[in-house]
Amino acid sequence: MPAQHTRDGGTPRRHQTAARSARPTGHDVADAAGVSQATVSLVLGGKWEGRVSPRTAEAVRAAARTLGYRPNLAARTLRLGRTRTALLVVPALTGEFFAAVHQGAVEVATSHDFGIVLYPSPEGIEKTPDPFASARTALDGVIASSMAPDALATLRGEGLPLVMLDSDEGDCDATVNVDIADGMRQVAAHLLALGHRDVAHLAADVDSWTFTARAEALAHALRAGGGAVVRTERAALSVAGGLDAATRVLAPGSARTPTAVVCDDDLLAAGALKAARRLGLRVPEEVSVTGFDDLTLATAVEPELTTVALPAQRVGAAGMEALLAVVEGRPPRPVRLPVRLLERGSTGPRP
Amino acid sequence: MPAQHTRDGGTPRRHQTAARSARPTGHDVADAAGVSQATVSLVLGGKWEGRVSPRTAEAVRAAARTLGYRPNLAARTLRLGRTRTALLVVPALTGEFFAAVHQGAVEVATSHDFGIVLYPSPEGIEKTPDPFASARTALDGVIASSMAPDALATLRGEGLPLVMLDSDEGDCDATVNVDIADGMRQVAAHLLALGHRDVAHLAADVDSWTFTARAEALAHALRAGGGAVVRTERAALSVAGGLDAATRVLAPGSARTPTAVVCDDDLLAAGALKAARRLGLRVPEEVSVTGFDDLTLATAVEPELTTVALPAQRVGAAGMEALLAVVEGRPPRPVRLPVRLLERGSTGPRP
DNA sequence: CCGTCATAGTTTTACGTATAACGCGCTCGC
DNA sequence: GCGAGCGCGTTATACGTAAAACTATGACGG
Repeated sequence: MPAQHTRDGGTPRRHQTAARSARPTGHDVADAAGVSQATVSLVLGGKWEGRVSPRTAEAVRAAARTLGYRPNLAARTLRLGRTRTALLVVPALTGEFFAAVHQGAVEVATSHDFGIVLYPSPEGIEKTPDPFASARTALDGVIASSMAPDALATLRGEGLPLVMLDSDEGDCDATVNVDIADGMRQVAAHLLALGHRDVAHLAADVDSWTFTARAEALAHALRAGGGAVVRTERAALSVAGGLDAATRVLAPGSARTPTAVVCDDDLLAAGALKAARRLGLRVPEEVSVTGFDDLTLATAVEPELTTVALPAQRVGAAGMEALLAVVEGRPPRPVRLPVRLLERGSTGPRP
Repeated sequence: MPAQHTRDGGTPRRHQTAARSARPTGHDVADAAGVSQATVSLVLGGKWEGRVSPRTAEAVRAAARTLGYRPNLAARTLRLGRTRTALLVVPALTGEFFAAVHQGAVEVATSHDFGIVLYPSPEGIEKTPDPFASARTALDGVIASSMAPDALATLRGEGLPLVMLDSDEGDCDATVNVDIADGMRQVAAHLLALGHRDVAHLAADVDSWTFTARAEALAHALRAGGGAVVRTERAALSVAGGLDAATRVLAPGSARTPTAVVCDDDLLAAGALKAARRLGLRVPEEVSVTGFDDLTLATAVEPELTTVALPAQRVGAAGMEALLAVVEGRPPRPVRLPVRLLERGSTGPRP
């Protein structure tokens, strides 16, 4: 006999004085229920039917309950190699948009016995290029809205399923898109209907596919309706950035002054509102302003922003569903979610 | 010989056809470097000095590098029983405050080889009373800003180090507080200096210690300076909630109309601004409004909010430092961080 | 020439779980 | 009456890592 186990039926098994109140293991439950650890695993794993009698199964469950047993995740992971855990990569924790995305993903995940851990990356994804270290556990898949090239390469090298949210990245297993283009089309149609022809675009100074798409869709839709983007101004993605850029756009002396300012984001639109007020322009009587994303801020400012609401929660849910499909070997189909224009007080007829 | 290992020096060790591109283990590195797995662990663990020759150590490191070896976290956790991972419990993901708290905590954590995983709980902490399941890994400690009683009991039962942020919870190992009372004192002093005496308080309708503390501190400070809270109105913690409550407070016909409205949060203050405008009251000429927390929103509205800025990032950093102290057995000392009043456009002299 | 000690490793074990492989006592069909 | 099958378990093993215990080789002092 090469090595007798310390654990031989009933005798205390910890070397220490038990002062640390160590968590009970499957062996403890087995001892308490008078069965073997294997049986405990079978019962608690739910695959005991036909292998363990109902009476014994109930005894095991009772023992587990009274001991407050919870399986050791590390051991389970080591054994299975899978964790039923997905990483959700979000560009920053600040945004309300991703808070809703997260919530949607969590709801789908929990209903499929999956877990979600967040990887919020301050200042883009550049700073911490190792999502794995951040996750603190093995992963079964990744859902990401944007990702630095090297981080993406690491992921692909690991062979992890990857779902991209609102991105044009081709090298992934599934995509979930929001119909940004249609949102801008709705904005354009709304402004054209109000008589506007000359529109300025406050473009977020962020190198991301979604903003490129916004610019293109806006220009296209306006032209198709007889209008035009007469000026594009890049702005830092903040209220102050919007204020600066809008001030440049709306300042008198410009050759062809726009009657409407379309912003890539509500933050910029809030800044535009401030700029208009400082320049003595009334909104929406003298100039119309539109936002994007429908943040809390959109109804906090006066007038309230006409903006485009994105189905953030559904984005998260669809992302998680797609990941589940990939993990389970089903073919995920690409998703494109609709958006909705909310007409509020910041837009009106052309002066 | 009871059981010969599958792994006997050089022979392929996977049962599968290696198509899965499994991650290399410490044994693979050992084979590549011509040493044993124990040596690999020693070298990569950094405690090889005096036990392994520099030449061998370098060979091991080189092999690990070329194979792209990264230790299996689950195995390490199982072995060590510790994870160098802390759970940060935040009430919701939406708030900018906790985004900054998180960032501060992460910075301190990473510099001490610790990790942080988030536990964002939608709708208070009630919904998912099991932080452990959410963490998806074993934990070495918890930092929490608020916590449902049963979740807290679970935590304590586990014997996990617990640091509370901005709470009066006594049953924890360390606390980090923000000097909310001083913030309200500064607000009161500011308003008193502007001549205000009759002040309304828009109280957040949230059952949390921090808001109770705000109310008490405000009343106290005002009374000490010859003023008074002539009216307290509870409001849902949102712009709409602030709008409702402020409308009730500012509507004409009240016996003793306040000349200033102090709000528990910038969201409420933004609502108060809207209420004033709808009632035809100019801010700050006819009524002053103050906020709390200095959200992005505070400078997006017009006029910009006079508000109290909290050192969110330092809260997170201090929380993580306290947790490290507890984990390492050092006595953590309680922290109380200062706040700062930002005087902006929403407050002015009493009419 | 032998015991001691340092160097440079290796062998072995344990962590807690899931599961494949293996009993063992009964009951049946024939 | 006896092998086959079934119901109900148990035993043994592997996952990858860290670290305690051990081994082998040489140097050196007395």
